Amino acid sequence: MTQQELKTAIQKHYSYIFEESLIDEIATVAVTKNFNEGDILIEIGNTIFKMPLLLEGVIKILREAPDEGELLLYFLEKGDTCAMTMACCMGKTKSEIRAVAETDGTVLMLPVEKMEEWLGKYKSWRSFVFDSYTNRMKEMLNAIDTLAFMNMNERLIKHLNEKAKVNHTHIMQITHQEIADELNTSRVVISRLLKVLEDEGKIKLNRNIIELL
DNA sequence: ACATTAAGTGATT
DNA sequence: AATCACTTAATGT
Repeated sequence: MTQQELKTAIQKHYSYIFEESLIDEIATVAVTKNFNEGDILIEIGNTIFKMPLLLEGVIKILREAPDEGELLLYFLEKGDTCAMTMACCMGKTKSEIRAVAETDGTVLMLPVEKMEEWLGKYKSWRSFVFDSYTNRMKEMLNAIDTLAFMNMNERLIKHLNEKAKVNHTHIMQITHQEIADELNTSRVVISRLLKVLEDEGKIKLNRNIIELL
């Protein structure tokens, strides 16, 4: 990608947030990185040296228990960044979460020194970082509410809807086991709940496929 | 045709 | 809602 193309790509998602001069700076220091569905982008315990800005695609953020249990916290979409990463970069701590690519996509990697420098230099950058924290906090509360107040059937329906939304399709290629992992339950439970939803006419099931109606 | 993987089911806790 | 212990169905080689 040429620098001009890079700049255009950044403008596509960030021109309403960042001033021109900041976009220029980003374009000069950013390294683009493509990823494929299923790629593990950040593993728990990793130390992060670059801050990512999502240009295309969807990334899911998961919390993992010591005994191999997983739980999906939220999705990141284009224009988002990972608050956890920002905290890691600046605080020099290790990642508490795992980031896995939900779809193919592209991220920009920014050097930590720059993101600190821009905090003092650009108002738009400060608001962006601040807003990102606020949004992630909201998503986190949402995840807690879901976990605390909803039963598995409701959680499943919510999860399917969110998945359809971020993937921009109502026909999803996924196994019951994968859903079970993301909701930290067992496959049998998911299979049974899905079966009921199908009988109710809310979804259509095929091997590896779930269609929302 | 056979092996592998995904999904369905009854019984039990 | 989880687990066990299967069975059945779909798919790959």
